[in-house]
Amino acid sequence: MAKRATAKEVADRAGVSRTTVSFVLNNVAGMRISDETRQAVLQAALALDYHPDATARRMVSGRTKMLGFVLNQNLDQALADQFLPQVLTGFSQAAAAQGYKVLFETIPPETDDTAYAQLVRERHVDGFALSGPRLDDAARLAAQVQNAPVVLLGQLPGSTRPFVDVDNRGGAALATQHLLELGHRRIGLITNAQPAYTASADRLAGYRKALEAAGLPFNAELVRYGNFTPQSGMQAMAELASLKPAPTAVFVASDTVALGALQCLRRLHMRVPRDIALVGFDDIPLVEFIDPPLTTVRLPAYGLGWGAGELLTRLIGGDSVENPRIFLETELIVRESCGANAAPNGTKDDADSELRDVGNRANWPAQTVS
Amino acid sequence: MAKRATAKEVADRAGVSRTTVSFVLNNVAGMRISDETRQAVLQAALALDYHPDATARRMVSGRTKMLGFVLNQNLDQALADQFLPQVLTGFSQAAAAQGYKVLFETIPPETDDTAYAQLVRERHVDGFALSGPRLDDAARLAAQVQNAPVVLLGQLPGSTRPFVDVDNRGGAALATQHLLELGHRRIGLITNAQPAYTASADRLAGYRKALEAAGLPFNAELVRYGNFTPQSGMQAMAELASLKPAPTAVFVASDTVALGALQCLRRLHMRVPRDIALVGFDDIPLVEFIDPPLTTVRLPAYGLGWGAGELLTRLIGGDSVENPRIFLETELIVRESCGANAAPNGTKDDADSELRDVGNRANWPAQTVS
DNA sequence: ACGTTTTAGTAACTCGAATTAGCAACACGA
DNA sequence: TCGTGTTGCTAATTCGAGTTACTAAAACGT
Repeated sequence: MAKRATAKEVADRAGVSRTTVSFVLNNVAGMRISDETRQAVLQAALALDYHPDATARRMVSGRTKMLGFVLNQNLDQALADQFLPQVLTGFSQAAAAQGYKVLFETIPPETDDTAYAQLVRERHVDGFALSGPRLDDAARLAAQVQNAPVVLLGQLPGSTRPFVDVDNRGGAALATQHLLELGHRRIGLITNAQPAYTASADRLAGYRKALEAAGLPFNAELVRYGNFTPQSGMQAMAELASLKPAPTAVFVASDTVALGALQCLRRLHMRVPRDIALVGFDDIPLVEFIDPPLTTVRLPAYGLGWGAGELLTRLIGGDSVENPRIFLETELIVRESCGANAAPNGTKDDADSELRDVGNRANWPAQTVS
Repeated sequence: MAKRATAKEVADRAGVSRTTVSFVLNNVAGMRISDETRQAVLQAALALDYHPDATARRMVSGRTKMLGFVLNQNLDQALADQFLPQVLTGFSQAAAAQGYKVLFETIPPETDDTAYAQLVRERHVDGFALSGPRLDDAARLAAQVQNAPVVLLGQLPGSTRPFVDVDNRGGAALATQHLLELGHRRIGLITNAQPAYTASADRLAGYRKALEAAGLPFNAELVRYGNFTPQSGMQAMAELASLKPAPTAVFVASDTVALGALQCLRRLHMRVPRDIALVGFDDIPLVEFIDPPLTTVRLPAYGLGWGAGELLTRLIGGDSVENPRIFLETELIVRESCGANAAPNGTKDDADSELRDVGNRANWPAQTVS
């Protein structure tokens, strides 16, 4: 176990003071160092494989250069999990671009304790992102971390905290509009969750907006509420399919829920898209490989993480961020469940590259909305 | 921005020295503190909302109390991503149990630089886990972080580093044996990847072992190699299906590849499991909701992370770990694609609870193999 | 009443680097 | 030859807590 070299040892070897070592290695401006001394220091540092101790730097600088990523294991855990790799990668890379590292923290379920407050109170991080904030988090944040920079991943009603979120309304409108363009006039909606969830309410609003833009009336009979699970999708689809007349298309505002809807239709021997067209939301991995490949709205998971990281570093830096509420745009991915593409024709060469594209940085920078 | 309280301020308020504050709050044994003084200190700490600065502690203790989790974006990225939430959660909770926090780091693809060496050289962490190690990582690790505790997630040929891995051989035997028990005698194999990958070679070995245990000959004609993608599964399955006679069952050693195999069979109008039975490997999320629900081998993703975290803390603590090579056992999840269960009967009430169970800690502690 | 032990606490040093203030040595102008 | 700069470097302080070494006061024994 070779001992780590300290600045003092570098100084001794180079025959100068510790101060000089610091000046040379940090290229401190305004300090006069002869070229001879400079080289001596650099060589000594190289010879000793010197790397400054991050802890000591934190100590003297007063900043940890760390961002927290707090994973809240909440109700829509399944959804959150699907995108964690991309979100976290985006966050991490935004952090790295600003010289920050990422501290990952999970909050065990059933623990309403002060776990994430500790991150700030003990100065493990300079600020953090809270993924999947719950309603009671608004109060907890206010009580426990008044002053620390916090960015929410997803909106939190009743909170004035900065956040980064998906443009759920726009995405839902996109999906609905696509079905309208394919000629459907009786379009059902199965939401991802109860309307108490902001994301759910927004997707419903997008659906209504698209209908109204097409001059169609909103019909509450065609709307059912999912609750994040395939089971809820099965149930909801069974109800919609039994309507007279049944809708010719359904927008299911969650791919996970849509899997249940598909299963229901299979059991009813209704073919997708021939008997009923389907569009999902989220573009979770692998729905492109199910039967039929699901047309869906891709959400910019990487961009979410990246945006949160970027925003957080700016808040920490003290930049006055005029409006720290960011909505990221979505993208319609047309496959086969909507009926827009011909039936399976055997060539799927691009499927793999499509998979790899998920989560690239293309959707950033984002639209900033008030 | 309320200033943080320091130990000095607590001392002043309590009318004692800083040393005393330290003794009281850390319950240092052998130190005589009167009950009166003790109470004064505790109350002052409470009143000032004092929490010791983690950086200062790191400074004096010489340990960071941090574990690194390094995500290597390598070839089987898609697979790694599927399980990242569970693995990371397991790792994080094992770390937390020992008083460690987790530093998450991604290595950007196409960067063969010294990124993760920095974690150790600058003392950001006390040790780290390397997820998805590549072949050339053996050399890089040796050169750059000789002395730091490192645990690999997955095996690395030619490395003597401690690792935690799935019992691929056992899992594959489990799957194959299940098909044998269902009466199949001509069983094909599509691997997850080229045999150069340890996991792939091990799964092949498990398949052979099960065949031999049943007294059946190994037939190379029935074996095809996938390469992580659904496309490779389509191709491989097309080849197997064209054999005369075709196998009556196929073990596809990767769910992702199995999705391609399923697609192929659909196009050939062969029904699963009636015409060909299928068993996958990995139990990635949502394969239970496809048609037909995939019978597969669940790998203990949470346990992988937990095991790595646990092992790492022991290595850091200096415990002599007799054999730091851990294999975790897998579990056969029987659904419908293997033909063991009756055709869909409409009741799937347990699907949701099954989803939540994924990644619990039940598979830990694990079997330790030489 | 004096030495010894115990009690209750504190001063001072440590970790490793950044930074401020300052100090020799030399150059230059008058 | 004496100020006044300028160059090139260093001593000393700081960050916040843990820890060792030591001390003043009280208690105790003889």
